[in-house]
Amino acid sequence: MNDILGNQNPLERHLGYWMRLVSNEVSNAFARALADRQISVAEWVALNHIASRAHSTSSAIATSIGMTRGAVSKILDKLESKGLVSRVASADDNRVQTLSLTRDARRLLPKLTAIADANDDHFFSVLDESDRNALRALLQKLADLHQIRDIPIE
Amino acid sequence: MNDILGNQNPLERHLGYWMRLVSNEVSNAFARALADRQISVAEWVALNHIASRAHSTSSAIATSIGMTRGAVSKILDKLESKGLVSRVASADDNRVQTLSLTRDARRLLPKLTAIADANDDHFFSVLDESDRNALRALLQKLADLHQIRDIPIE
DNA sequence: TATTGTTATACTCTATAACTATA
DNA sequence: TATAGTTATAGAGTATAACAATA
Repeated sequence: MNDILGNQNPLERHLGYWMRLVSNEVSNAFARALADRQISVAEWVALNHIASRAHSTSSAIATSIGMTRGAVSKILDKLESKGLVSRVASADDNRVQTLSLTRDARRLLPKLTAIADANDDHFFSVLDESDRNALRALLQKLADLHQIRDIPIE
Repeated sequence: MNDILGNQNPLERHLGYWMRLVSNEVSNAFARALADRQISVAEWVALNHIASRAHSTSSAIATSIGMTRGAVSKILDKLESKGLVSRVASADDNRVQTLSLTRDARRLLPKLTAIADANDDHFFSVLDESDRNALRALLQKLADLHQIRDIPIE
């Protein structure tokens, strides 16, 4: 249906338009699902960052997701106030705070991962496996060729 | 490089992650290019809406891009203050305002279109034509199957 | 001097909902 | 009553830049 007019609409000529259209749908659905648990996408990304490495720090997260240290500080404030993250001054360097997940967060994270899996599955299972593989290959190729690094938040 | 670890990162397992990563890169680059002309993406979409139909109205734009009438009203305020859009009360129904582009806007729009074309080209020309066609087909298939309608702004 | 992290401030974007005026 | 559009208000999210503590 979308191309029944031959993409006459000037916007629809662009691949970037279709990328955005589809990407927004998946991401917004995920953001809504997370919001039911009072978690923002930025918080979800931060939790994953902390979970997946031994000594996560505020600066490392900022670099990784391409946000300022100030913004990350606020995200960590929220996670701490929800009892999900604790900040402990590093023994090596007193300026540095080592971040870790609380017991509650370790219990919560698998549920959030299940939500993410379900969201992705719901959206992409309408394609067969070869289409999904083709899409993944094309997206990774673009990411590689343009050397995209920041983990997407928005 | 991105999959050298076999996508061990829990986020990277999701196709939605790669969609977002790539989509943000294209969209942010476009937003920055528009910003050089003091135009937001929402304004660009509104300008195109008005340009591509005879009697565009505020409500129609709101429906089309999935924003509230209040938000669209502000976007039109900005476009009007920039001398790009004029609002004229409809003869048929005095509640309705017919929107039209000013002479300045008609001069500007082709330049903005060129910026959009260049941005899309820069990003996707790293793929060969068959890859681009495949990507377009996959994205349109997803948009069709999920009946996505709103023109993406964010 | 440089770096880690926090904070004060401001800005952009958008929603909600009350409002005016027409119909 | 319903609709088109505006406006007042509020909230989320993020950047900038100054700051304190530490290296």
